[in-house]
Amino acid sequence: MSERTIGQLAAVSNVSVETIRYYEHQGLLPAPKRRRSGYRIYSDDFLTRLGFIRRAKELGFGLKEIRDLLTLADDPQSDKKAVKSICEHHLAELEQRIEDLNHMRQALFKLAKQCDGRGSVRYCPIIESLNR
Amino acid sequence: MSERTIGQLAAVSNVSVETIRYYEHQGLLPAPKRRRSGYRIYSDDFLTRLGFIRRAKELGFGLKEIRDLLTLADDPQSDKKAVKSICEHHLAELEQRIEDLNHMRQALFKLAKQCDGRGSVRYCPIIESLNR
DNA sequence: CTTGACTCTATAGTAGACTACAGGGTTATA
DNA sequence: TATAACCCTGTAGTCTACTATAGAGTCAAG
Repeated sequence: MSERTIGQLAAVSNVSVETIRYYEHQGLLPAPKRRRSGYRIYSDDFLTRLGFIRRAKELGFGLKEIRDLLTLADDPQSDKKAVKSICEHHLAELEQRIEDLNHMRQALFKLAKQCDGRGSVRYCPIIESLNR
Repeated sequence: MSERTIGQLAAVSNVSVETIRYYEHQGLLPAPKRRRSGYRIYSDDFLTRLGFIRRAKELGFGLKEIRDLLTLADDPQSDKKAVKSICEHHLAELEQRIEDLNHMRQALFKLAKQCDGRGSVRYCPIIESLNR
C-alpha cells in the first residue's frame, strides 16, 4: 500500500490528521497529490518525511529549524555545512538551556535541603530566602 | 517613600506596569489600595512581593506555582511541608527536563561529530540519520 | 489653566505547536 | 441507496507569560 488518504497516513505515522495538514501549511510537507474530489493522496515519501520530522523533534528542533533542514535535504545542491551549522546552533542552545536549568536545580536543591518540612511556615528557610 | 503609584513601583522593581497589573489579575499580588481617582497605591510590601516573584521565577517556577507558594507564605497557619512539597515537585520536573535535554544533546553531538561539513548534502550523515 | 505624562479598564495580539470546531462535500459499506 | 465515516477549508481556541492598544479619566508642572 503506497498511496494513502490523510487518515491512513495519520494512522501509520502516529501523527494526527490535523497535524499533518498543519505541517503542510507550515511548509514542512509539500502539497500532496489530490483526487478529483480534493482528497489528499500521500505516497510513501510522506511517511519518510514524517519520520524525519519526528526524529528532528526528538532532538529538540523547532518546526522552523526542521523546515530549514528539510529544505536543505531536498536540494542536493545545498551544502552540508549549512546542515551542520543548524545543528551546532541548536546544540549550543541546548547546552545553554541545560546550564540554566542546572543553575536552577542547584539553587533549588540547596534551598529544599535546608527545610525540614515540619511545622508552620513561619520560619521556613525557603520562604525566607525568596523574601530575602 | 513607602507609597508608590504603579509607574513608580514599576521603576523601582524593574517589572513593567502591565506586568504588575497582570500579576494582580492572576492573583499573585493582592488588590492594592486605591486613590479616590482609582489609581493604585502600593506600599513597600508589594516591592518585597515582586522580589519574591522574581526570585521564584529565577528558580524556574511558573506563575501558578508561585501563586501557591505566596498563598502558603501569606498564611502562617500553613505547613512547611506544603512548601517543601512544591519545591520537590519542581525539582523533579527540572531534573526531568535536564535529562531530556541531555539526551538530545548527546544524540545531536554524536550526529554533528559525524559530519565533516564539507561538500554537498548528498551523503550527509545527519540528514541520513534523520531519514533513517 | 493648559498640557503632557500618567493611570484606568477591557480587549486583542505574540510565540510555538498544535487542537477543535463549523459547515460543507465524498466514499465505502450494508 | 442510505448512511456512517471520512475528507475539505477556514477560523478559532489552547497554554504561558506577557505586551500592546484604544479610549477615557487624572495628576503635576509651568
